[in-house]
Amino acid sequence: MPELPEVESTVRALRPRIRGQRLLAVRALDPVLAHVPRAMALPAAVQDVERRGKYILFRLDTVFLIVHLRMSGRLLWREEGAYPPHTRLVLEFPHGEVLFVDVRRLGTAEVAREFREELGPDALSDLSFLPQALRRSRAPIKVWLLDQRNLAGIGNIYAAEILFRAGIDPRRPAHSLTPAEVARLRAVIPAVLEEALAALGTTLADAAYQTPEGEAGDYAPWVYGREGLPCKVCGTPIVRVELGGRGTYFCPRCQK
DNA sequence: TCATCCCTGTGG
DNA sequence: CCACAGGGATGA
Repeated sequence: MPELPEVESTVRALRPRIRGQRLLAVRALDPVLAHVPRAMALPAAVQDVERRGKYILFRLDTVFLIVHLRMSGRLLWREEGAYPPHTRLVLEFPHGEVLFVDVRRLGTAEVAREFREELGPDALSDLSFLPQALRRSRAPIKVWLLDQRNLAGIGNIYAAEILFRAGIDPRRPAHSLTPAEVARLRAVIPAVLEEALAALGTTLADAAYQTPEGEAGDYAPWVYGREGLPCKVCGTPIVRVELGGRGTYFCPRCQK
């Protein structure tokens, strides 16, 4: 799921439910997460729920519980009922539970006194540094966008969507972008992410991302996952190539 | 900067 | 059965 729009949607749904509430207990249903409850002094009040890039931070009295959903993780809010398959961690509150569900078990949960990850500026923050930063990189622009040390929050889907909307070929070296292209990119990054956020993110057929309330995201990609299908703008078949080891989709006519 | 690996499920 | 999947750490 989980790029900025999905993670932010998750945080926004959870925050009003648990901010200020007492976390009573944490149960690890997956042995590899057994360290989590052991590292926490409970009960503890949740001061806030925050997003840093694609990380979710539960700010407790003295520590952070830091969750990364990776490929298949999601956080669900439950007031009653059985746990879904692949539930790994349960956070118990007086009025309900947060479930960390993760089919592929690549997601992580850590307890730490502070958040120490090398993340670049958030993709929804001020992007005025973009021209200077891009000038210094020979990486393909799509690979640059995916590197969380450059910009935090963009993943494979939205990198493709952003470059489509900016009309830029994902293979172009970052430093080769013209000032006009950089300006387009700067405008399109928040536009695409906000649009996806308004739709509660993207839910693809095979990966059941959902918000904590169980809703699917409605964002419909223009190019991601559409190899061979006609471009929604010009009808040219969407092309898939591999960049930085991951599938990369673009329209060879709209993106130069 | 790139390949490899983590893990499991699904679709071709 | 194999390829592939939205992420990221690691080691060469």
